[in-house]
Amino acid sequence: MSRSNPRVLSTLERAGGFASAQEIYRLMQREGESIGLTTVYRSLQSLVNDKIVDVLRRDDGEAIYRLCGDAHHHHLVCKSCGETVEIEGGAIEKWARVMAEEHGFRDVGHTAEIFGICSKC
Amino acid sequence: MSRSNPRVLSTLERAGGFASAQEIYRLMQREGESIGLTTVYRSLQSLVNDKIVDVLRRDDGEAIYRLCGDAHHHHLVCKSCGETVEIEGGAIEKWARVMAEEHGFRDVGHTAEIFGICSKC
DNA sequence: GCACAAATGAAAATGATTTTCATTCCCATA
DNA sequence: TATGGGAATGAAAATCATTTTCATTTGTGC
Repeated sequence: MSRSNPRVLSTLERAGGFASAQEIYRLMQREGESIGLTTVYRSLQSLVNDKIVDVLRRDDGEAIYRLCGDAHHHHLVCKSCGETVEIEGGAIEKWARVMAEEHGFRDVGHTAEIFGICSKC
Repeated sequence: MSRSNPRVLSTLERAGGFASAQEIYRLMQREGESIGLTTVYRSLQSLVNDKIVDVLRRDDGEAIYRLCGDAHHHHLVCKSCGETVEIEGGAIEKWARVMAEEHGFRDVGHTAEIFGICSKC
């Protein structure tokens, strides 16, 4: 297992905290940083494991990485412009817990996202 | 532009109204239907254009197609053995609707899955 | 039968992501 | 200061879903 290359995180921050692996790679190249695409992917994966960044998916399936606050939250994403709002998921937490218990599951986690068209689009 | 091959739609229905292009293709092959992967993709695209099916994304980015108006449900998945239980998500539906409204989003959909360890594992 | 448009599918192209593997770097210890 | 091993790196190849290309087949109206 490898640790994250700090330049990757700093580039993601500079990119507005929202970019794909390929974009981060291209950005670093353009800025004259010497790094391999492999290292970018590895660093991002490691940041995801450490819960320092979030992964979402563009409509075309490309993964986008984003810095996130440490509190557990969910996302409301605009399918058109990509605007993202972090939202509370209290109801979800309870739902997940109840459903898991009802079916005898333990060590449960969950994912939940809402997507639609924001008011500006 | 091409029209949808009816066997693709019927296979998607038989698959529980929820499958990826590759899965539909493999399913048709296994059932002895003669069809090309290209036609499967083209048919699904056409069904999406006609709003007969929905596209979502798996966590790994693979596109999954779902019959619109199909009874909507969620999954409880065992991380260890893969067993999957279909569950009701009434609470989620309401949560999604409320959150979307609160932030001025429209045409909203959502994804939600719970994963954990089942009682057998 | 004939021409022409639509449908089909094999194979190649594309693009993101992952894997492989040899090399380089770091660092603790002899 | 050597040296040995583990971690980090990146080029190149492999993988996998999806799209494109293009030649062939099929269907339909005339």
